[in-house]
Amino acid sequence: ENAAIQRGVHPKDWTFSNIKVMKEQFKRWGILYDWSKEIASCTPEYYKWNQWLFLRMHEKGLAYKKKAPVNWCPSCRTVLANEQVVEGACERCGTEVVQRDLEQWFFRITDYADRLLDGLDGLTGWPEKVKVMQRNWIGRSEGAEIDFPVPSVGEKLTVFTTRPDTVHGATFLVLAPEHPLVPRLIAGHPDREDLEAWIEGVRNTPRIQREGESTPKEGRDTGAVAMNPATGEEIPIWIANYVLPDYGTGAIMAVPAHDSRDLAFARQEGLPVRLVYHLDEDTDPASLTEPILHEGTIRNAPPFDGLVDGPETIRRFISWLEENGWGRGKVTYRLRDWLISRQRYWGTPIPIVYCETCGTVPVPDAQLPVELPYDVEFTGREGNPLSRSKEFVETKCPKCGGPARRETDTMDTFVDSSWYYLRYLSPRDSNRIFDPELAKKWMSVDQYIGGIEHAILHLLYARFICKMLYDFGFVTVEEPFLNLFNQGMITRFSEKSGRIEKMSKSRGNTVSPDELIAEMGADTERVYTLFIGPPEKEAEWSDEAVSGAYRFLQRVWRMLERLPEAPPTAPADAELERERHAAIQRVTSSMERFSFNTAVAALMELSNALGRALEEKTASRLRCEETFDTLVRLLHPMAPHITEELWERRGYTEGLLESSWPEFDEAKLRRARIHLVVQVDGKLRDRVEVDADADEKEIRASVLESPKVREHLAGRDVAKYVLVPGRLMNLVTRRSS
RNA sequence: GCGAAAGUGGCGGAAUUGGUAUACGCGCUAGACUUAGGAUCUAGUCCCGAGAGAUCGGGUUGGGGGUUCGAGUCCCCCCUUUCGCACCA
Repeated sequence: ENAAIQRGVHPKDWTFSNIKVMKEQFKRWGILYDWSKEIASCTPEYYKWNQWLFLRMHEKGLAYKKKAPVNWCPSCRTVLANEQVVEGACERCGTEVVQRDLEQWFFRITDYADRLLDGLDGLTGWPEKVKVMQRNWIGRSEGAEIDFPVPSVGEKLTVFTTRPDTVHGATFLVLAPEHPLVPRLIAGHPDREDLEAWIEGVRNTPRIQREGESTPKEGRDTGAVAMNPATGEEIPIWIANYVLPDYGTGAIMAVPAHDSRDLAFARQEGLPVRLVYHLDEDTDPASLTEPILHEGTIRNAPPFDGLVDGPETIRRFISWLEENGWGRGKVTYRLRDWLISRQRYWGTPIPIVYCETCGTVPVPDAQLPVELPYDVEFTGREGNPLSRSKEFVETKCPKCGGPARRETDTMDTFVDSSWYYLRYLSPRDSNRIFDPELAKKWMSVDQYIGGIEHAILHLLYARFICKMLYDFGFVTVEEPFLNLFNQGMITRFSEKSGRIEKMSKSRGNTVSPDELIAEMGADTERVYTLFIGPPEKEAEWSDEAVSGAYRFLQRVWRMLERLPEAPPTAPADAELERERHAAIQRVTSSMERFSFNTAVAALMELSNALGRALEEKTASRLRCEETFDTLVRLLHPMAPHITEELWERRGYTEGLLESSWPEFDEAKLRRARIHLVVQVDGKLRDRVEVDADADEKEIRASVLESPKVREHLAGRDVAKYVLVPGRLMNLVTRRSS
């Protein structure tokens, strides 16, 4: 939408013209898709089902609206989900994100936190890295909530801790400046205005800066006190910048003796330190410089004296807190609900109507899709263009028929992409979101390929929606993608920055596919891209190296004309035949492992072998032709254009795409006589030629005949013969007695 | 700081299971054909030493140790790089 506004084009026209251009590029590259199954998520035929899904979620309370502090990108002029904020900046445009209090629509992904976490264990076909990233993002942590009564306001302050077993050592509480109880706690503070100004200052500090590692800890005493339920003592309540408002309860109990951050803060502010776990020697809390973590024995905390640090001790504390009504066991997550509202035009309208009498009313299924109006004014000003469209906003309440206005927020585009793979099953079905019978037959997706940038965005959302569809009974599997492959990025030197960077239009370091195709052909680009390196690794584009792929294809092309030069009969036929079978084996297994760079290398070797045979006239014409045909067939997936042409010129009428993949014969890979490497004490000394089926006795005999081996055996006896069949023989020696 | 992955020629990279390290390509060097060549072909190209030479000897997969007849590959320690997370209580 922003790109379209910049160019003075309607987003719809911009999108469809891009689709047209990219389809043409795909076709020029010879990329094969079943275009009859093509879908575009921005068409009403597709987004109708986003709306339908939203309504099912709304019915079950999984889609809801709430007022909350949210991430706002000033450049995109919309709110963003937590997942779309990377290091404090907008994932799309890099602009620093600010916080705003707004009423927004959310998907209740947190209901699925445990299942999203547990499901990862079964995904053996996923890179460990992606699973770790998702685990960290979900951020499950077990502990307890503990209530600290605050007499001055007549309420309890609840904190979350993973270490309820250290509650006796809590010598003060710390609140985030955003904590709702703060205004009442500081109401009677002598320097209230000063304190409020400081709080306001912290709240207005950008998150990225406030949470930076070099940011010093800063805090203020509220003057209010709370009672530690474990000890009955009154402890001060502080406010500090290092306590996060949106994790746990936004309040912590500080246990300086057993937490490094609390200890640092206590030392800085001169707050007391109290030991729960003691080491063998008498530790003076006043001189403690490092917190005692995961060691020691409890003292002075009856009835727990003598217990040692561990999960069992923690469980006993939780039961004790629960029995006394002071707290309860609690699991906390870092994961937040998915904010799906966007204040943009170009998205799926949220199918909700606001009626003066009936309130929030979902649009009935029969009225779907709620279509985007085309005729909308794009001014580039703040506010959704949709909200300025009378035609769209003004409607009738589906319940009472009275005047009502439509919700103008549209859905995050990640909603579209979280289930699109299911739509491929029945892309034209106008009655259902997808065919559950086909889903049962085809799901899960066997192989998914995508960049690492989707590790916790698309892939988490798609897993969530799949689990939800499972609960709705629409799919029979809980995980959408069995195997995940993360391809690496292509990088290239950027004139702009003088560095090697990810290839992208905005960095101005792209290679124009059209120019390259015009100059060296689509097949050159394809072969080079495959040959550049392992596909999971990042790779630097090299204009010089492209010519290697070009030369290779040229050589193959010219070889066709050289075939008639081969003699009718020749002595080394078996050798070329062996090379042919070896190539089939290597290319096939390389392709199966996604090791395309070695598949290309194997083809180059076969081409070199055939070239040598033609040059030296060591193979018969029939053999050379057969080898050439195999080369063409193996090369076909990588270079479809040139190989189809060669295939036709070879006189075949059936297209290569229809012909079967070559098979290799294990027996043809064996040689009658083999070169055996001979080592003496692990050092390579000679190679001897022996019959492939020679027994160890014969091999020993020929090895001992080698003059080089004899030379190295001078003055030594052979203690042991190690034979690796088909590969080598190692003679282990000792000095002659 | 925590977690993960990875370190192999001038460069991109090979080496499914412990068994000839450096395949294949780029680049470079020399030569051929050429008015010319960013075209094509041929030969060479890890390092050190000896030799006119084919060759011969030694060394080498970030560093150090270990297991093994044998280690780029397995184990331990260290170094470096990249990525992810990072005041998550």
